[in-house]
Amino acid sequence: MKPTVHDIAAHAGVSLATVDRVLNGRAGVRPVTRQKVEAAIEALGFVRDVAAANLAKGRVYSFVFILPANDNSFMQNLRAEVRAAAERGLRERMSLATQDVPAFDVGALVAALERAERERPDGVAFVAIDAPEVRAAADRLMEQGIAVVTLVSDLSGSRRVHFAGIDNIAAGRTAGTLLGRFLGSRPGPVLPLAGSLMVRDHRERLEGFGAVMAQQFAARRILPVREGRDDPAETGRLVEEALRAHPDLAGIYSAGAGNRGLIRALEAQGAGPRPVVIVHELTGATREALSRERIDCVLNQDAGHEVRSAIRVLKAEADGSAVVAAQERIRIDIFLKDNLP
Amino acid sequence: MKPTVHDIAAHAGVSLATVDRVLNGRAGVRPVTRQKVEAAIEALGFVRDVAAANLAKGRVYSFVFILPANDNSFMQNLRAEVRAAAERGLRERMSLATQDVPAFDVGALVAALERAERERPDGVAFVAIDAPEVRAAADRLMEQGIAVVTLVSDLSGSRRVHFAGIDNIAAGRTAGTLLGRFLGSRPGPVLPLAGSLMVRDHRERLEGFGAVMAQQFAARRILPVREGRDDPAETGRLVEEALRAHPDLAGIYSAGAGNRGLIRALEAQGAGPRPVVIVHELTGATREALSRERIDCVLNQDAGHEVRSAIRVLKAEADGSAVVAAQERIRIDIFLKDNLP
DNA sequence: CGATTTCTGATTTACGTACCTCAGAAGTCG
DNA sequence: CGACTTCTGAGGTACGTAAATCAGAAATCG
Repeated sequence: MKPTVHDIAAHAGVSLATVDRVLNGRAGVRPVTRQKVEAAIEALGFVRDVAAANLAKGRVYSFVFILPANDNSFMQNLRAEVRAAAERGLRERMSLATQDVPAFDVGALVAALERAERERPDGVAFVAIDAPEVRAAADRLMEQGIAVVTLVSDLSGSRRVHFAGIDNIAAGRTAGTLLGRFLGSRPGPVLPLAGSLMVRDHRERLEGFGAVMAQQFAARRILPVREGRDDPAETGRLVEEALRAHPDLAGIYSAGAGNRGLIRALEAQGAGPRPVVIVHELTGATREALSRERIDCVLNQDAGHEVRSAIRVLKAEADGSAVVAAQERIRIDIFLKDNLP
Repeated sequence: MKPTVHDIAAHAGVSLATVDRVLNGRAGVRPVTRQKVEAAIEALGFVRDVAAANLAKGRVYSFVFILPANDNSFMQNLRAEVRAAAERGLRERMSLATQDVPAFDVGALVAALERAERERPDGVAFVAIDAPEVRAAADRLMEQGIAVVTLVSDLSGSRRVHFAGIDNIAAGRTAGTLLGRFLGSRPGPVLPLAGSLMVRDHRERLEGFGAVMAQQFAARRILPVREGRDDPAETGRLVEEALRAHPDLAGIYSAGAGNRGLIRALEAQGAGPRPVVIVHELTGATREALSRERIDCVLNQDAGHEVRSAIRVLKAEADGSAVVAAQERIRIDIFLKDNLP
């Protein structure tokens, strides 16, 4: 049978109250007595029953998620995952509130963080914009004892406890290696695409991509990066333009969103071998394109895992327990036609 | 505030005992009354507090893990993950027992399953050997109301509730596509290696691999599969032999373990370009070989995820709740030098 | 040394649910 | 209609921990 606080009290020859004080680090226990209790805990192998403790505390974890009101598939999916988690959270004395803010709007994000601060939740998770004002607002939350976790896009130099997202430099490097090796000796230039170079994740991906291309595939000509603003129409236009200007275009790496346009442009392409294409985020469109061999590889971050990881970290932070580090590393999923889920 | 059973009782105008009878499906409630209670539950959005419920029930989940006493890195890692989970489990009223059985021994595995059956745990997880006797033993457990989950290697045709492992055919196909594309137009044959073709996962991997090679890279010559019994020395010998017999060997796909031997043989290889190499399972040896560019790609299954997934599924099964299906799909991790964790 | 403050221990209540007992109400049957 | 069964309500205890209250012990101070 698992030992309880009563067993500890009996074994240490003290009262329940004293055990409680030791367990919860409250004052009013002589060092000698404290040691007796700690010895008993050690001897009996006592571990606190979190369920009972939370029940007694009447604790409800309250977390706020701040998400950009962006309508691309990935963000829609992310929001859906937060909703799903909120529903499951009810069962486990956890309440998740969501705030939507305009995308790429520093002022709005800071305002949302300040609003969250006033509600005094146990933790806040948000998709960061990498700006000093945002960093300041996040650090203010941390000072208030509110745990802060960044989601999908990180905030450099801040004191946030965790970043629930992928290593975008590694993702870009991976894309570079795969594209370079898939191309082999096939001649022709490569087109890098981004949503915007103002966003940290896109910038980092292209950075990693560029580094690998320069280092491992130096002979390959890399065209200047084009920015499609994560917009399908604009992205499609850019691809059509590139195909026209470079009939021998050998590869495309799309680090941002708006891939529906890219795929449409590829389908409209006439004869000749199509370029090798690597994109990010598994959505309805990219999944279909991959299975129909219109593109070659999709790098993906699992929004569900990111949300669940953020919650686990916030919860662990709230009750000062440890997390399984390996479980919280968000992996770069690499999907080929062959391992589509 | 979250509604409690008391609120439901008040709202439905019945007593607490009646609400309890409805919630726990006990007899002694008229259909009319039952409906009133259910309406109140619906109206107030009541969700049972699992922590309090488990506390009241004094429930302790008991699970048994049956693991092969195999000393390769992957299995060592798997055992370590189970131990770690057991330790964390203490906190959450869950007890994990472990049984070690000789590897590849059907009789021993069946005996272990029968031993587990006698202990009447809530669930059993085990690394299956795909044999009729094992299937029968597993189904017997299921009939006793003990949830059964297969781990790493599946059991065909059984009634197990879940398989916590990767899709090995897809893994093999992925390896095929990567190897074929990495090779490009480079001439030379490819050597497939396995631990043993008697094991289902290895067989399936080679099956997927062979299918893709035949379909997408028909011109490529595939040598006959060699079996290294997951033994480094034997595997090394096979590779040396192949390198001698085929100086133009272009690629190696190792679907099993014992990759230390493979790596040693590659390092001993003289001049000339080394073959493109894809192996399974990220271990100390394969990680180092990958980062030193002795091999090109590692396909991996995350043992920690598999163990945690198995536990989540067993627990959900034990209290009749649902799991997040997407969370329980074990992914095929693809590691290049660039995205090593 | 007595008064005060600081520690320490014992006891009790509460958290939300499960489950038990018992009494009495409502319904069913002959 | 009475005897019977089936429902239902009231009330209690239990689970393991948290936290409050109060009383008594020890230490500190003037």
